[in-house]
Amino acid sequence: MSVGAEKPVEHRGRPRSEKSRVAVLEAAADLMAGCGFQELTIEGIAAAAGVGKQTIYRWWGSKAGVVVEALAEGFLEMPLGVPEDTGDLRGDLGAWLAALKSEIEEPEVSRLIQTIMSALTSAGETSAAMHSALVQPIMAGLDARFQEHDRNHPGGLAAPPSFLAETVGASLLLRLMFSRPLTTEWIDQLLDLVVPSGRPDSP
Amino acid sequence: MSVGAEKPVEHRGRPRSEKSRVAVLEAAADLMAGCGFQELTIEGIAAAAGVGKQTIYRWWGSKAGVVVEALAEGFLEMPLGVPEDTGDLRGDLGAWLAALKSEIEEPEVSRLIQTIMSALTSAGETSAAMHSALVQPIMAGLDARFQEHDRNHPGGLAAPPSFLAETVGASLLLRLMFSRPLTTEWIDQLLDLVVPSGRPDSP
Amino acid sequence: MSVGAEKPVEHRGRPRSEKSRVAVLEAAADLMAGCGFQELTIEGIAAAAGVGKQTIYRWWGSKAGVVVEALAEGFLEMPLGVPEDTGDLRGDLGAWLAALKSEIEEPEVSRLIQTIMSALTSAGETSAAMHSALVQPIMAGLDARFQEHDRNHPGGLAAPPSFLAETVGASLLLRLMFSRPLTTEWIDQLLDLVVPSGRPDSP
Amino acid sequence: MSVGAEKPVEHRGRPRSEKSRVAVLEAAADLMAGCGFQELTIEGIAAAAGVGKQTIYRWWGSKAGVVVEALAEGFLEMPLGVPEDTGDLRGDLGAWLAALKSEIEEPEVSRLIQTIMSALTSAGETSAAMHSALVQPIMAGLDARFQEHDRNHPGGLAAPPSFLAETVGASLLLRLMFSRPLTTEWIDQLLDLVVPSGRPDSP
DNA sequence: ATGTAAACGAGACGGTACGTCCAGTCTTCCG
DNA sequence: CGGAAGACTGGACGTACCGTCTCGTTTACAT
Repeated sequence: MSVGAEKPVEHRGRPRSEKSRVAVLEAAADLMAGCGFQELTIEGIAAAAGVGKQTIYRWWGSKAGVVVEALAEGFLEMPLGVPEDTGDLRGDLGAWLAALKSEIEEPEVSRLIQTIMSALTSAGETSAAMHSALVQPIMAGLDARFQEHDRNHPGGLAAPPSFLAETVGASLLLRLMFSRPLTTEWIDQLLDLVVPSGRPDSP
Repeated sequence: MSVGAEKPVEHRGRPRSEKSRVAVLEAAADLMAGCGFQELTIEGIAAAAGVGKQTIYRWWGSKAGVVVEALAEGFLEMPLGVPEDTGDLRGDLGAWLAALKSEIEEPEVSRLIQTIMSALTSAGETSAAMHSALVQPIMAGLDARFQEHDRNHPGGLAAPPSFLAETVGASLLLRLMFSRPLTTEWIDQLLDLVVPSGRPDSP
Repeated sequence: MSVGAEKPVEHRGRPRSEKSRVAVLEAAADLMAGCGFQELTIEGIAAAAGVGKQTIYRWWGSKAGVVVEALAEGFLEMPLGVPEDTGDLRGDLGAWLAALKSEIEEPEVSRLIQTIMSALTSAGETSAAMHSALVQPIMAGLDARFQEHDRNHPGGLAAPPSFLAETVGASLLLRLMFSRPLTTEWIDQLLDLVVPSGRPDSP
Repeated sequence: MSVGAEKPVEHRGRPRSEKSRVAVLEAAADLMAGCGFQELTIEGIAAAAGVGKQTIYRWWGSKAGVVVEALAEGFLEMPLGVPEDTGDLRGDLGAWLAALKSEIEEPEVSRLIQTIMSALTSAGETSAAMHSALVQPIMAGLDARFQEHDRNHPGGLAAPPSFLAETVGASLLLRLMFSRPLTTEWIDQLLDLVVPSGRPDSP
C-alpha cells in the first residue's frame, strides 16, 4: 500500500490555476514598464490580468512579491545586458558601460530601472529576496567575466573578482538611481580602479 | 552705472509664514524617524505640524520635496557620521565602517536609512535635488579625507580621491539598501581596493 | 409555454448590504433633524452610519439622493400631519392649519421643513423625484379630503379637488419657506377661497 | 442739549468704494446666471469682481446677502415679467402665464429661477429679506392688477386681491421649483379659482 | 503738508469637506 | 474549494472654498 512516490503535497480541492499565475506576472511586467512602482497597484494588476484581487493576496500578499517573482521568472528583464567577452576585460567592460550609457538615454529604460530600484527600497522585509532576484544576476555576470580575467592574468586585479563585480554594480546602480549621466570620464575612472589600466597584460 | 537698488522683491499679499515652514519640516523629520517613507503621509505631516494641507501643497507639492528640504536644512540627519582623521586613512575608514556596522544593527537607524533611500528613489524629477541634499555631503566628507591622504602620499591612491569617495559611498549605500550586513571581510576588501593596503607608504 | 423563468437577476459578486443601506438612511434622517441641509455632509453621514464614503457614492451619488430615499422610505417624516375628517371640511382644514401654526413655532420643526425644502431646491435633476417623494403624499392626503367633500356637496367647490389640494399645499409650503407666520387671517382667507365659506351647505 | 443735527456719520479713514460695491453685485449677477447657487462662491465673486475677499465679508458677510442686494438693486432680475393690462383680468393673467410657459422652457431661465429659489431656502435668517427682495415685487405687480379689477367689478373676486395675488404667486413658484410644466389645464384651473370664470361680469 | 485711520487688492493661513482611488477583507456564485 | 466578481470599511489623496489674518497701498478727513 505504501504509495512510494511522495504525494508532492497534501492536495485537496481545486488546484492552483497556472493560467492565473502567469496572467498576473505578465500583467505586472507590462504595467511596470509603463509606470512607476508607486503607480503600480494591486487592483490594476488584477484588472489587467482578468483576475480577482483575492487571488493575488492569496498567493503573493504584496505587489513587491509579485514584482520579485516576475523578475525571478524572467517576465521582466532588468535592461542592463551583460558584457561580451573578447579577451580584453577592460575593453569589454568599457564597451558594456558605453552601451548602457546610450541605452539609458531612452526615457523608457531609465524609468524602468528607477521603478525596479524603487520597488527594491520600498520592499522592506523582502529586500533580500529582491536583491537575489535582481542584483545578483547582474553581479554574477560580471563576476564570471572577472573570474576569467583573473585566471588569465593572476595578480592583475586589485581585489577578488566577486568584490570588483559588486563594486562596479553598486557604482552603476547608484548612478542610475540618481539619474546622473554615465560620462566617459566616470567610466574611465571606474575601469582604472577596477582593472588597473594599461599595464596589466604586460608582465 | 549705479545698480539702481534692486527691488527687494515684488511682494503682495500676506507673506509666507516661517513658523509654518519650520513646523512642517520638523514634523516631517520626526515622522520619518518613526516610519517608512510609504507610511509618511502629507496628512500626517500637516496634522503633526498643526498646518493646513494646502500649505504643504502650496510650497512643496509632494512629500519627497518636504523630505529633501528637511534634509537640506538639517532637520533630519543621515545617520552616517564622518570618519575621524588620525593620519592613517585606512585605519580611519576602517574604524568608521566598523562604527557604522554596529550602528545599523539598531533597527531605528536601519529603517531611517531605508526610508531616506526610498524617498530618493520615489522622487523622480527631484532625484537630482535629493542627491545633492543627501549623498553629496557624505561624499564630500569622504572626499576631504581622501584629498588629504593623497597630499601626504602622492601616487598612493588607485584613482582620484573624489572618485574613490564616490565608490565607497555607493558600495556602502547599496549594501544598506539591501539590508546586507557590513561584514569584516567586506570592509577589508573595500579598503584594499581603495587604499591599497600596507605597501603604498613603503618605497 | 412557460415564459422561460425570468432570470432572477444576473447577479455576480457580493450582493449589496441591506444593513449598510438602512444605516445610511437612518443616519441621514437623524442628522437632518439636527442641522440644515447645507451642514449635512456625506462624510458626516458615512461616519454616523459606520460606513465607507464610497458606499454612499456607489449607491446614491449625492446627499440629495440620500435624503430623497430617506423620505420615500419613511425614515424621515415631513412633520405636517394630515387633516382629520369630522365631516366638516372647512373646520377640519382650519383645525389642521391651526395645529401646524403652533407646531412650526418649535424651531426644530421649522428647521426641518426648511432643510427639506432646501434639499428639494438643491436637487436639480432629482427635483421631480423629490416632488413625488415629499410633496405628493401631502397633496394626496388633502386630495382625499377634498374628494369626499365634493361627493357630499356637489358643486360646492370652486375648482377640482386635486387642484384645490395643490393650491393649499403650495401656499402653505411657500409661506413656511420664507418663515412667514401662519396667521389666523391668512388661514381664514385661504379657507374662504378654497371652501367657499358658510353658505355652501345651504341650498 | 439740542441734539438737532445728526452727525451725518462719524467718518474717519477711507470711505467705502462704490466702484467695488457695484463690481461685486455685477459679478454676482453674472455668475448667478451661469450656475447654481451652490456653485456660486465668494471667492469666485471676488475674483470676477477684481476685489479682495475681505471686502465682501466686510460689507455683506455671506453670499446670500450679496444675492439679496443684487436683486434688490436690480442687477439681477427675476425673469417673470408682469402681466399686461387690457381690462380683461382673466385674459391678461392667462396671457402672462402662457408667456411664462414658453419662457421657462429655455433652460437658462429655468435654472435662474431655481437658483434664486435655492438662494432663498439656503438663506435661513435672511429669508425674510429674500422674500421682500424677490417675491414681494412679483406679488405687488399681481396685486395691483387684482386691485384694479376689483374696483371695476366689486364682489367679483373670490377673496381679497392681495390674497389672490399671493396664491397665484405661490402656486407658480412651487411649480417652477419642482420643474413641473405649466400646462394649459393647470393654468385654466388656476384662473377658474382666482377669477371665477365667465359669469362674474354678468349680473 | 502731514498725520491718522479705515478700506482696499492680494494672498497665505488653519480648516472642512469634497469626490476619487486603492488597500485589504468579506461574501456570493460558478466550475 | 479555487477563483471571478464585486461590495465592504477605512483612510490618504489632491482640490476647492471657507472665513480669518497679515501685508503694503490708497484715499479721505483732521490737523
